Amino acid sequence: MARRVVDVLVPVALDRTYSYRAPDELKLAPGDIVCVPLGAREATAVVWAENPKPDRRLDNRLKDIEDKLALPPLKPELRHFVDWVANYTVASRGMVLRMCLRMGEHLGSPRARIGVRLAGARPQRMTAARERVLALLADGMVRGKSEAARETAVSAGVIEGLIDEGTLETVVLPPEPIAHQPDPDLAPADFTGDQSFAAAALKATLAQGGYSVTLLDGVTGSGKTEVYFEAVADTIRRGRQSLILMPEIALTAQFLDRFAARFGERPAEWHSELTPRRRARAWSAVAQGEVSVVVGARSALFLPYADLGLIVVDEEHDQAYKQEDGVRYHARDMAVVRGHIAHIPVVLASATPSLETEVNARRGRYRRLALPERFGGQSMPSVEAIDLRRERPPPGRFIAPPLAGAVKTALERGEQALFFLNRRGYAPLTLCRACGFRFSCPNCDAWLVDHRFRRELVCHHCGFAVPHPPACPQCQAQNSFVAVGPGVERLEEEVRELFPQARVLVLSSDLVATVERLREELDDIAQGRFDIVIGTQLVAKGHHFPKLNLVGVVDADLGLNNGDPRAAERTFQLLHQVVGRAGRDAGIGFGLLQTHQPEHPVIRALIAQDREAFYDAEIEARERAHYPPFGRLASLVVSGPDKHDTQSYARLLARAAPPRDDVRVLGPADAPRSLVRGRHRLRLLVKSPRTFDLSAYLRDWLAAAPKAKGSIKLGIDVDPQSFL
DNA sequence: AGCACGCCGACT
DNA sequence: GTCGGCGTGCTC
Repeated sequence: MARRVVDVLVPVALDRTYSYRAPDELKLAPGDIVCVPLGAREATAVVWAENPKPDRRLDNRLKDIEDKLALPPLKPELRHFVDWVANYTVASRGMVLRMCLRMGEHLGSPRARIGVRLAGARPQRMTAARERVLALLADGMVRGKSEAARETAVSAGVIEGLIDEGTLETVVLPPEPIAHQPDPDLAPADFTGDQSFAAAALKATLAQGGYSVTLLDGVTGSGKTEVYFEAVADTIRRGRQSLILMPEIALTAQFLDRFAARFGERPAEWHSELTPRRRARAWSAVAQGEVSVVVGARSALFLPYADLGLIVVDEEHDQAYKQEDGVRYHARDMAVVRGHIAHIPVVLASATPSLETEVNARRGRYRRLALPERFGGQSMPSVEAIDLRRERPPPGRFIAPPLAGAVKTALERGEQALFFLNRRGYAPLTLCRACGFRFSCPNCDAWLVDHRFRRELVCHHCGFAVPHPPACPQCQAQNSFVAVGPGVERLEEEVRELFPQARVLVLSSDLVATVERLREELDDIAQGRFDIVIGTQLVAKGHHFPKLNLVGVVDADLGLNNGDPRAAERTFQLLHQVVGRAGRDAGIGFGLLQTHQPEHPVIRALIAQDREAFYDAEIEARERAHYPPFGRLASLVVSGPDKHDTQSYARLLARAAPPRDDVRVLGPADAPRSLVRGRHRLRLLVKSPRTFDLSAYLRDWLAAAPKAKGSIKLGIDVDPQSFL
């Protein structure tokens, strides 16, 4: 009789499953996690389907499944999710499965934990340290070795000494659970009107069950976290698991403390910095249902939850949700997909929702729960623009007199000031000094970037290029063009000249050595050890600086003109956040935006504190340009060490695109970072209607197109978020 | 993604 | 004469 054959998905860059013989004694079923031989090595893989009529030609190549791991099988929900994500992102299913199996190689070998308890007579020689240990253990209970040492403030040596004397004996303890059961009723928050309404609405959604998406739309400090904690509490009461996704877990120690204050225990954490052992334990605790709340970075979305009942995406607009290498997925969007497949509610929380989410809320696809008020009655900072066309900084300088004056006043009052400039490199931009005109692309909704070497103005979006014209096309002024673009380090020189007495700190991600060091520096600022901070977007994220009342945005236009269709949205979110750093504690917060276009919808909305006006304008602009969410985009980046070969392949690829009336293929053009680690990069951009199956189109295209040869690589990004 | 098999430079 | 550089191609 022929052996039974099953199809197995292996966690390598393969889209198809491989067939293996299934020994009867393993009693295999789809979802089972198995160990299979793969080439010269062994792989942990997953049975994907029964294969009743295996390909005859494979008969003599079929290998046996070696073993079944003692772990719960991947549920149909998760397998369906893997297939869906792979199909959507045009990645191989094997690589998506790999994200689910990121458990390290330490499964099933928990390190023994040693405990101690009182066993024999008091030691001959008594010391104060020994006395404390004996007092702690006088009740005869077992305590972990290191806990006993920590609680009595003695060194491990003291405990060892007492064991040697026979006073204490050692016991093998079961491993510490990855997280203790949180108590949903420990410390419910005291809610005001809007909050209690929102919390009740969320609970009702949970009680109703099934898939839904709710936008928790609240200004910073409005208590969004406490509100969704109530949904988490309800999910715990139902005995189901909750996932809270966060953009950057490494910086959220204070979030874990807040969770512990509400639920009595810290949640399980999942992020890239877990040690292999902790990772393996967390993975299997999640799979066994031993953990009821996971707080994690985007990869936590691919964990094998035993019974997932709720997904919360905090700061849903944050760019960090987009994975930019390997399988390129957006964790917020995929969270909604997983919620849909698992029939569970999804909560998106933000003070400045992404445009996609805002449109979905406006159209009623997502339910909106609004929290419009700050909790402690503190008001949002007032914001004014400095029109750089009138108030010019000195030649070659970037700080206009009104901003310098405001900083001077703040310093005299003993307050801190922040210069915000979101630029590390030199990214030139060409404008007419006389009229403010800026060059824009005729094919794209994007500015042209000055390329001095090529002596051209180039669109980073579609490849369009023109030589420098002799005069301004708008006002005909001659020699009026100026390339602008300070970096934070250049700004520092200017600040030190203007304020020689001030203690200045520059914060920029390329200057930060470690997360630890960054925390120290942020703490130094909070403690008032600096007068002036110059920072990139690093300083925008939820840090609390009590003495900071003035925020000066050096170039509020910067993010608006980088050729990215999401530029306006990003800038609005970023500037809203960074200005929100001012006046959090006491005093009156004040934001000054240096701009060449004070009439721009983003700037106007920030000044008027009119978020709706911004969304109205941006939604209209996106709709007109058929940009997301009113059209779809995909980016194909071709990279290689040789510029010529890379270009040839990119052109070949572009020519192979299946022609369609409703799909436009732009490029190849130099990618915005056209040389990265010795590799030249060219980009193709695909635009399609909103309802078009872009993933299928890309698959067909790539199947028929010549394959990338040698060291030339092709990266595919469906729904690209960043063009940089 | 691994890992082996492949063909050209400095060594026991 | 061998060891080893990492380019290309396969893994049921």
